[in-house]
Amino acid sequence: MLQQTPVARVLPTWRAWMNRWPTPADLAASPTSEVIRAWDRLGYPRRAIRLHRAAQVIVADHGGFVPSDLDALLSLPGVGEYTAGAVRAFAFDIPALTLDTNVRRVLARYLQGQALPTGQVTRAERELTWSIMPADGATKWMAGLMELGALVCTAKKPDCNHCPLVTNCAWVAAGSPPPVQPPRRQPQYVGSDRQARGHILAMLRNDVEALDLNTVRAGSDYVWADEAQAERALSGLASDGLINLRNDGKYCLPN
DNA sequence: AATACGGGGAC
DNA sequence: GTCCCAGTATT
Repeated sequence: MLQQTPVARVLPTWRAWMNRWPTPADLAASPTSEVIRAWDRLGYPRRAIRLHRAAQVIVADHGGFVPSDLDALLSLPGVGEYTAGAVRAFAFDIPALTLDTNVRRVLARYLQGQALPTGQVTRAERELTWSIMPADGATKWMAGLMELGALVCTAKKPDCNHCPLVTNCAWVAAGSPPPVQPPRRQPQYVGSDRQARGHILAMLRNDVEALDLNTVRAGSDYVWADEAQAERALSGLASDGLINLRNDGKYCLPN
């Protein structure tokens, strides 16, 4: 849930989710439709599908317990380098890298004097982080860096006056320069395929039992005036496993 | 290495 | 409007 989604926004959904499905086996046994509905508007609903499938793999291959083995974690749907490291560090107290956007930003500023990290995690970043990770309390150290980035050393308005690292921060010493390389412009959401997918899923989560291309295009919203876009959204959702094509030609939430 | 993938809140 | 968010999988 936390992948590309702020903690404050995840928390209420996460609490309800864990109350309803306390264990991987509970989630694995739930119909996909209920999983998608419970995900609600958290965003990136394919994460819900992957989490559901990961729970089923955990039940089938790991006795219903989340594995601590790195390769086992990485083989789970939706679990990549960051999530695998976070589970190992925070659930199992195993020294591991959790190079999320927060940790990367803190280290980019404190060590490199750069306002923001660029591109993907590099080998140099991994090796540097390993080299400065303390032997004792490694996982608390990673959690501390993450928390510092999330609450103090934020992307937009860092609260350097309350930062425990301010006296040795290379970025502050350099006068807090702006990003060298401005981030790539993110595409407009309004009118996008993403919005079309979101609206289709919202209909199916709520009152619409099943729908087809005509149903989508009959909507009053301009997003669906584009037939090709509506088709892309439907086929994309289907290939992601978020909707199923029924025998009557209409789409519905999977089982 | 680029791109697709949500949606809400802050400014 | 634009940017950002405890990233991942695919091309």
